Amino acid sequence: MSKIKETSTNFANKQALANECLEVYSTNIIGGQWSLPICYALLSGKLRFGEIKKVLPNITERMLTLQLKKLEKNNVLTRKIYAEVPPRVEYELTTIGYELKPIIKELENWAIKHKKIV
Amino acid sequence: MSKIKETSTNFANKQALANECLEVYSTNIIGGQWSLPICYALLSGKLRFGEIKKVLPNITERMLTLQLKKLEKNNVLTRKIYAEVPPRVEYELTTIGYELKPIIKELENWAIKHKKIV
DNA sequence: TACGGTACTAACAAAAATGTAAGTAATGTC
DNA sequence: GACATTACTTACATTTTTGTTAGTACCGTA
Repeated sequence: MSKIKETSTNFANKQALANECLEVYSTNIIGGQWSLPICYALLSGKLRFGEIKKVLPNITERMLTLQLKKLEKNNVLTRKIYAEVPPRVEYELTTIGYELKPIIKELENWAIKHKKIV
Repeated sequence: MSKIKETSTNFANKQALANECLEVYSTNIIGGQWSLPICYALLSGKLRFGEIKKVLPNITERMLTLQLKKLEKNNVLTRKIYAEVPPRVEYELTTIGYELKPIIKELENWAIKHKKIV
């Protein structure tokens, strides 16, 4: 989410591909390095910022923030802020967010099969 | 496939994630910008280098080469060279390559659902 | 008044992915 | 001998993604 250059070839290619290939439309949304792990963690219910961090100990706060923002912008999850001090923010998958489950399932299945042959 | 730095934090993170999250194991393999479109094209049967290029008019020869190499290295497809001039090279999905189909299917399903809500 | 806790933000740096432009080999055809 | 064809390779440039480090605001508690 460092701002992207909307005049670049890469940007144009991504757009064009997403229009023609539905798979790419999806991977453009859930394709970041940490997106799927975050969604996976949230599949079992809403979590606070710090709780997600605990589940993914290697993620930096910056990356977590960026990916959460992107996912929120794409309606994959919602952000709920409580007016407390210290702050409390809860992240929860939307309906369509929960529907990532079959994708994750198939990715897992494939990984298992693939590991067998390597 | 510009050579990656095996001492980088990013490299370590990818490894660790792939070990803990099967989804990431898979996306590390099929995650490039052009990987899924290439595999999609090959789902209907083997194709020559130039034929893939026709299906994906915006891909550069460099990217196509790189992604094909990566996919081959990961046993997703095979490369068959014919000793002819001009050269002829055919790419074909392996068994596990063909098994990407359900993943692609679910990604497509999700894209359709997602488009409805946006 | 200093400190802890939470969820961030900002400036900068490094790495990774992608794109651009040009060139190569081999051989058959004109 | 020049040219076309095919599947690449190479050197370099740009863009995108990810990582590093150091902050910030708020308020209750010691």
